[in-house]
Amino acid sequence: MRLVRVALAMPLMHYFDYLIEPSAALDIGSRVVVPFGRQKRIAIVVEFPAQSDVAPQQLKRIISVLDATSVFSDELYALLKWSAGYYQTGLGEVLFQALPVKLRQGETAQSAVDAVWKILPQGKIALAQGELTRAKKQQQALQQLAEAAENGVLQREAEFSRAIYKALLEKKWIAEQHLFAQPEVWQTALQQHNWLNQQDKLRLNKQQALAVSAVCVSHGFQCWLLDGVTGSGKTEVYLHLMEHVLQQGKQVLLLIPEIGLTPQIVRHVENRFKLPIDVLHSNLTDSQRLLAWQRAKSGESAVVIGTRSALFTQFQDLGLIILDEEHDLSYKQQDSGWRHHARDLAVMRAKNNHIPLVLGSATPSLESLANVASGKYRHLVLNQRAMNSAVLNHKLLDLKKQRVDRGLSEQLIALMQQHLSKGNQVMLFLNRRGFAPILLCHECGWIAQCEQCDRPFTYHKKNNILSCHHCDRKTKVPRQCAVCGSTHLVTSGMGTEQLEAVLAEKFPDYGIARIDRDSTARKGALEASLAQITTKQSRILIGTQMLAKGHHFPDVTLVAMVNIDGALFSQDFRSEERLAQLYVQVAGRAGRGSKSGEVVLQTHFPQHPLLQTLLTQGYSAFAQQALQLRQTMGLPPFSAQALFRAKSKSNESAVEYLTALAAFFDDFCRKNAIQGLQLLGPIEALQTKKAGQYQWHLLLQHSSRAVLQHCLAQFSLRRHELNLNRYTRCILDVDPQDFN
DNA sequence: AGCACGCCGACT
DNA sequence: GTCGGCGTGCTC
Repeated sequence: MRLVRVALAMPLMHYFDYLIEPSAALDIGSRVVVPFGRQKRIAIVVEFPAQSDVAPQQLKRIISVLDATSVFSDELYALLKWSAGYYQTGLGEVLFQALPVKLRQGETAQSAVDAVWKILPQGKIALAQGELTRAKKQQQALQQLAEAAENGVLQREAEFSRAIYKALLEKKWIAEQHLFAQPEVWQTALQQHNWLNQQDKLRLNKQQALAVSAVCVSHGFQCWLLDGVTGSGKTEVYLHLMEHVLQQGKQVLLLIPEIGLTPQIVRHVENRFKLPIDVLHSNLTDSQRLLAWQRAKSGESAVVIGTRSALFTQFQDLGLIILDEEHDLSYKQQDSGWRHHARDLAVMRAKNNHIPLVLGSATPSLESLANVASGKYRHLVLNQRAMNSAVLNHKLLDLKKQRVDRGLSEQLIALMQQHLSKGNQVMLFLNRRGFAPILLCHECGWIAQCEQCDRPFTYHKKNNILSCHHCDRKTKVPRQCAVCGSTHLVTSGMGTEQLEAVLAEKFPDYGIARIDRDSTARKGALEASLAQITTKQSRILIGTQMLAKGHHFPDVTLVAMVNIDGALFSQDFRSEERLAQLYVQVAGRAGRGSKSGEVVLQTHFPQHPLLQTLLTQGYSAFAQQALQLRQTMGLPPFSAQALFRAKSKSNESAVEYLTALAAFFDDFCRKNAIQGLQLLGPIEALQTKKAGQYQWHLLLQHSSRAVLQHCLAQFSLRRHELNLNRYTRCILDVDPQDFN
């Protein structure tokens, strides 16, 4: 008997050992079915150990082997294994998350085009002995299969119904045999020249051409930051690069933040290349996903377009990875145990494959800009707007110095009037759903709060409910104050729902469209709103960040951010960066056509230095200044962080847990003479209480990523020695992107 | 993560 | 008297 070590889909840094007969064909990365407790589970082989720590009599035997060879390419397996170490996650969780759901459930990895039937020896015997006299059809089918076997023919037309074969299958006289498709080779189409839509191709300007040739000329791995302002033609650069790579018969992976919000780029690719393109969007069925996975792996797809998880697609011959909107937060997995960053993993994957990676953005993350400065990435700048768009004016409206009616300054109202009367559209951004973020008692100041989160409820007027935006709990609106019994309850603050009402009152002659999570919850509602905007039935558009992505509305000439103060003074050190990115994106919505546009920001703090730099000198100047600030503060990207997020029903146990962790790191550094590891906390999370659990954080920071990694790895090895309390759930977030 | 075992409240 | 709530502990 041979030992097999397997990983299971569990948040455990632990493997399990099983036995198998030595003759069985399987490899590291093969899926197997194992008995686990009293259940049957799918596991992935990670090792063939010489011996086991588990007593021999406790070892169970593997039930069956699903794959004779690994379901992962060597290159992908190496990436995932490295990633499990980097993010301190169990390998099982990582491997399973990187597989399509159907494969996690045990489906065949190869694409079976057809199932054919094959007669078994027992079947032949049964036939010879003349059984089945009472089942004519079954006998005929069996006879036919026997003849086919004799003639060495694999497949015979299935003339009989499935039920007939099923009956024979149940008697164990026949077996199902899968026929595997020979992959269609798209590369043959390259000779015919019509694979490329030449009419669609745009002429590149000098900068674009330079960018394309720089990438095409380079060899092996290189990470490029394509830093292009809105409208500078990043997409055309992508398409030219893809053409170059496809021409060589190699595949391309294009990652985008969210397909639903940016369907244009998919259309562009599909229009340009008459080659097999697979788009992995969120409403594919599991079977469709598996099919796409198989097609990419066998080399049948020329291009794969998808979101974060598409990074784990396998290829026959991958030649290029493009990751669009590289600054976008959605590339970081935030909710599962394996909190990976697709951008960072894409860098590793490109490196392992010796291919170029292009990161594109109009507002690159400070991390990527720092990598450019250090020479790790190479910079490609596109700062000419390819479209003849007019100049953009910006204004800061100081809320302190003027009359403000429910969040809207007189100046803003006047500006809106101006733009609307010229027949244009106006767009307002407010990052708060609902009618009002607070409902309070006018007599005593009591605030209606969610007991689960200790956060004020948001009042939704339309449904007349209170909703907690942290845990999604909903309750009825109270008639009375819970403390003094007064019925005089009032709202405070402003959400998009109220903004819509206020504007309807002030501008009764113009249609209003609101786009946020509430207004687009109904299926098709988003499309309907977008249609109203395009046909100009709606002239005033209100939305949260959702509205900022993708969509191009040529008649929008005024864009306003209704309140940016929250972002200027946030606990999160990345909030200014995010505000700047949102500002640029939002500004890109104004005046994209021939009309000149205007962007206004309402704030109580117009003097804020980063804000000033952003508005007067643009995003790159802002980024340089913000980077300097990060450097003096020792914050990322000038240090590496790891965040322990502890959750518990009581504050005490969470604090105790994190204190023990802090003590471990303290002790570990002292004993090993490691200097400069900063331990911040335990501190309460920004969202102290969520869904009835108290949340506390312990932040680790070190100027060297390698040192921090070393500390974390040692911690994982010795975690079990620490006797941590069981009342606390704690997850580790390496390179945290938010502190909620 | 699942799943079972186990110990306390509201029901035929 | 049971059904079922979720706390705790284990799975090679």
